[in-house]
Amino acid sequence: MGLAKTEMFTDLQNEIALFAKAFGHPARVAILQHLFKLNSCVCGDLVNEIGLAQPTISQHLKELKLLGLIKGNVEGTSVCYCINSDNWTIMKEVMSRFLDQDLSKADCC
Amino acid sequence: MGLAKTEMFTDLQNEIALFAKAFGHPARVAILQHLFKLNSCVCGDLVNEIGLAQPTISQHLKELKLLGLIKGNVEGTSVCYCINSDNWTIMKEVMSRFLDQDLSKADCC
DNA sequence: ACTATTAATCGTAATATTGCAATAAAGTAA
DNA sequence: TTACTTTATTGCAATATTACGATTAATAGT
Repeated sequence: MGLAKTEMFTDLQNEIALFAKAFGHPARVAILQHLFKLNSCVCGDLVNEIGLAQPTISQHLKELKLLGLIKGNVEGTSVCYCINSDNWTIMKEVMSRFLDQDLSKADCC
Repeated sequence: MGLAKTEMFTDLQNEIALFAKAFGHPARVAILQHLFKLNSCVCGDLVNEIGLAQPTISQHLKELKLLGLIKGNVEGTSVCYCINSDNWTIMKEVMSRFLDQDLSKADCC
C-alpha cells in the first residue's frame, strides 16, 4: 500500500519520522551540508555541486523548505537558500531526545 | 525514477541517509521506542502494541536488524528483540555530527 | 519589447516502500 | 505424530519517491 498509517502513531513518532525522512536521501544530506559549509547558496550552485538535474534539486529544496529546515530568498533572477536555525534547533532537540535514550539495559538478548 | 544515485554522493552522505531512512517511518520509531522502554520485546508484543499486521511488523524488524540497530534472539517459538547498543552508539555519533553543525552563520537570507 | 538567466512547475516514467493475506518454517507440548 | 504457537517469507496491490525533459514564471539587462 505504501501508505504510512499516521493516525495509529503518536504525534511525536510522526514528527520524528517526518524529520528523519528529510535526511533519508543523500541528495538532501548533501544540500544541507553544502548550505552549512557556505552559509548560503543559490540553487544553481547546488545543481553544479551535486550532479542532479535542476528540477530535481529544486524539488529537494522545496521539501526541505516545506519542513522549515531551510529558507529561500529571491535575489534577482536567482534564489538564495540557507539554513533556518530556529527550526533546525527544534528538529535537533526532537531527534536528540530520540537518539539519546538510555542504553544501559540494552543488548539483553 | 525513484532510484537514489548513491554513486554520486560520499560514503558519509549515503550512511546518514541510510540511518535516517530507518527512522523515516513511524512504525519503526514506535518499535525502537518500545524496545527502549521495555529493554527487550518479543515480536508478538509489538504486533499487539502497534496496530499493524504481524508480517508488517516482521518486515520492519528485519530492516532494523539488517541495519544492525537491533538484535534478535530465538527463545522457544518466539523471538526476543532488543537494541544493539554498540551500533546504536555508532549511528548516534554519525547523526549527531550531522545535526550539530555550526549554526552561528545561518539565516543569512 | 526582446533576449538571456535562473528557478519553479508540470507531466510522466521508473523504482521503492508499505501493508497484508496466504503460506511456510520452526519450535513446543500433548 | 499431531496439534498448537509464533515468526518469517512470498506474492501482490496500492501508494510514495525520485528523476528529468519540457515548459512556464520571474527578473534583469539591452
